[in-house]
Amino acid sequence: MANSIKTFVFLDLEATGLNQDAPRITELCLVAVHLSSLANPVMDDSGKPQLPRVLDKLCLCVDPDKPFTEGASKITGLNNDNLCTNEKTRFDQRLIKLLSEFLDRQAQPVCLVAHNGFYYDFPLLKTELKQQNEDFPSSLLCLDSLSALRNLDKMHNPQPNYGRGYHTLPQLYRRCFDKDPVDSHYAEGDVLTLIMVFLCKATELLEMGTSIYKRWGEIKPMYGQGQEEI
DNA sequence: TGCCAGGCCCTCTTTAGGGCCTT
Repeated sequence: MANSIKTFVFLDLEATGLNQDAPRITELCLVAVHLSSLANPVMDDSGKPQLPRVLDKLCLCVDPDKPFTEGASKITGLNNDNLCTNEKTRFDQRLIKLLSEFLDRQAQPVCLVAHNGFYYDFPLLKTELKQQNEDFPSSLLCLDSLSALRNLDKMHNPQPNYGRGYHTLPQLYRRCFDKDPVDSHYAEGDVLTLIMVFLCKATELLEMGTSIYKRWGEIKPMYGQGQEEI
């Protein structure tokens, strides 16, 4: 399936909380990279892949219309006050049109990529779309880099002994590049970190079988009507 | 009222339980 994908759109969401908080999106960033840039990355002097020069980027802050959890506000630096002061608008039809047109203008077919995407980013994004009575095409491909990289590690080491945080995005980046990622918990920062980790493992990731992909139609909303917190 | 995900993986397992990972 990866051979037929033309564009990988790396995605990260910041939100008011985690799954159990019935969160709302507060920031989102999508960065589209063509397959050719992932399959043939430019290397620096130390032999490490460089961020592709040709990419499309869409980063937006969103008024969540819901209070942040203390933890979410602390780690993202976003809160109801600074989003309101900066007059950010809600996740609405105009935002969905922006997202759809961003995806449509990429070489098709497109695959969304997010870290823990199957259980956080994709379900939350689907919830926001459904709340506006919208959705992406069910044929849109999705890839969870956490799941794929865990599978990759398991192939290399069938008897792993991973400590806490072994597959977090910052730890993956540190093992690839021997330095800390920048701008963690900024949506754009985390997306660029994810792209670099993906580039580090691109050859193997692109050769993995079709089982690591899902269709957007298989993604279930994180929560739905009647399930929001009261 | 209080709590709330979830598929996968590991181990002090398999008649089960808990951590991971995302904000």
